[in-house]
Amino acid sequence: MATIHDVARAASVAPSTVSRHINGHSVRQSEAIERAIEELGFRASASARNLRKGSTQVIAMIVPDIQNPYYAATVAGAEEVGRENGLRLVLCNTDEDIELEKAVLRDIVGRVDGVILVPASERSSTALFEAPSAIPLVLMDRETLGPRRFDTVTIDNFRGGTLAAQHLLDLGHRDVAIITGPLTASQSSARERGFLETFAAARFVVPERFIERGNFREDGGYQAALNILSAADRPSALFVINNMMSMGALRAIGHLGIKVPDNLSLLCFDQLPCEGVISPRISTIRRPMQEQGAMAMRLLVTRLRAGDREHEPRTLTLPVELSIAASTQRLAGGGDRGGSYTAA
Amino acid sequence: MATIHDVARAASVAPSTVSRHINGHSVRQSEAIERAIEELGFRASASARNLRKGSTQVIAMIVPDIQNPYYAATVAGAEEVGRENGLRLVLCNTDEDIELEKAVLRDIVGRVDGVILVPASERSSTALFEAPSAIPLVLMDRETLGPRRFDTVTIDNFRGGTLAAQHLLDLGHRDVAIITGPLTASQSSARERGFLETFAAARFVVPERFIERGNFREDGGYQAALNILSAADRPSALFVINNMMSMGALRAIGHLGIKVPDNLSLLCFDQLPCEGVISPRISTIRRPMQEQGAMAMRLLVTRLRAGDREHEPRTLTLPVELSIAASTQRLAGGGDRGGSYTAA
DNA sequence: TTGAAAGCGCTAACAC
DNA sequence: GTGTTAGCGCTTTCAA
Repeated sequence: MATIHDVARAASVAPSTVSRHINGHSVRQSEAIERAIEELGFRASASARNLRKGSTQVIAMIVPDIQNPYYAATVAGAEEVGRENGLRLVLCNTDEDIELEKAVLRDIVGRVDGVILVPASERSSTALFEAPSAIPLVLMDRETLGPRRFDTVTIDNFRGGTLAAQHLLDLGHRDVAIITGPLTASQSSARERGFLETFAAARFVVPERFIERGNFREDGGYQAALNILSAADRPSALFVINNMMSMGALRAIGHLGIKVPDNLSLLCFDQLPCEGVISPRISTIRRPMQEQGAMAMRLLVTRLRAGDREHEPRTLTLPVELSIAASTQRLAGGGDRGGSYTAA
Repeated sequence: MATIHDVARAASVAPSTVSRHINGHSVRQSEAIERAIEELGFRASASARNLRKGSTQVIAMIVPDIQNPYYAATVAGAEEVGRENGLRLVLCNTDEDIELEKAVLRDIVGRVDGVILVPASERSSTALFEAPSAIPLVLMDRETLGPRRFDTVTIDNFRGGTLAAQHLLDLGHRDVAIITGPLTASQSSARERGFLETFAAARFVVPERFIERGNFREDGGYQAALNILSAADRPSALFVINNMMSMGALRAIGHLGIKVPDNLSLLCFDQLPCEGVISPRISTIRRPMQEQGAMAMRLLVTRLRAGDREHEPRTLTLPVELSIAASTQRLAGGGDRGGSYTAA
């Protein structure tokens, strides 16, 4: 591999001149240098440059599940903003595994200028980023326990749960079930709280047997839905807290031969991979996906540019909205107990 | 950030001893060193180590579309094999854009020890990997023009097309359409050739208006299907050459109110994101996904370990199979012209 | 086993 | 605008 010295010799200049040329400074012998670079197939060593400059122009994004289209979309958003700012994005997967996450973080720190992390758990370790000299970290989608030490882009998860509950209440549903995530996941517990508290406020308690916890993945949603829906007394509505588990729930619903929305109203969180393809269309709680990734990258860029490692952490909370489709239906003969929510 | 020198001083040894310790050599003062590392929060600089050793233990996987679950699955396979071999995987997206791909490659070379590339096009530039001193490259899923210079993991795309055509012929379909990819994509053109040639061999020619080219993405499939299916004379069967375009085609089919399989038999390539959730189930051509990524990583590991940059490139071709479901149906009243393929 | 010293390839003073 | 020089943090001879 040719080095900057080889180029310098071939072009009869000093190495530093070559360096200046590659870095965009104007130089007299630029043509000769260019020619030498071409002929020798010279590529500046990233390691050497990183070592010298102490920066890489690369950002790592670390997500718990690349196969989830939601994260794929946020990645696209982050990538675009990164590109506009001359930053390359690399992606790492943690598989919702806190140990693997730790290993990935240890490995990646020192190779990148900043990290966007979707923590695998509330207990994810962010210790590597706490030293004043550490590279900046932005949390996305989920939060960690304790005081907020990092810039965070989240959505209004609690309100998402509230909107879901309110919609089902409006339709007269009283016996509702929820498929939620592990207790250690901040985003799903906020959605769950919003949901349950809204029902509680309307004086309806969701019984334990109608609360199932899945692993955020298709199979978890399938199993959870099977548990809830194969019992003798079924709920009249089901809220599923993320997209992949919703896919599993849909599969279970198909297996059991349950008709949506006639026998069951179904409300999901996030756009589903099958959207546009299945009928009835699914009612969902939605949030900006690309935008969330884009925002995370913007926060990171700000830290990087300003070098303001000291300013206090910022938190952006993006809005959620309810998208009503055909999968949620007024409960036949049920609305009579309706409280202030129902118009009827 | 603490350096190896700081640790050395704190532990009253030489920097080289600390280095040996971190690299697993046995050292007398290991406890004191360990303590110093802990106290100082020392993390070895990846850049410095890379520069010195000339290796990073990181592999880059470069795919045209992270949002495609097929690639997500291959990534999972590659990641697992990488982990078993002490290699970390980072992922980059090229968005099917050959220019972006070029930029990504330029940027990534020098930061990683090897690359698994799904070329955005047959004309993708692999020049960076052709020098004898270059890092190893493994091509996956698609190939590039010219002689095979790199290890390649592909599937039997031609046979995939053949299987598809034969299945439709068996069912008595004669007027069939195909939604395929750009002419510059090796894998889709092989599938396309397999399909068209099988029909030609049975003396049926697929007319130009029944051959649409999409961009491999949902919107491309939607548009293509709309073009084909909104004409007055529709085909009795449609073959879509990849999963995302299949999703678009399904959406178009829904919009047009076409009933599958009664009014149209539908055959797709690859598992669909909506699988398990829609009915009728879709007949598909399938291939090992995780396994394909795993194989690519294995080839890379072999190159890396052996240092055998000189051995001739190996090509692995994984099998495809036809999975028959409810979306393809015998053509009512059509089978009479059937040749040797049909049992009826 | 250990320490001293050289150097991986690059960039950034500094003096001209 | 250019050459000289020092050094980023680590690993690896070499000699002890």
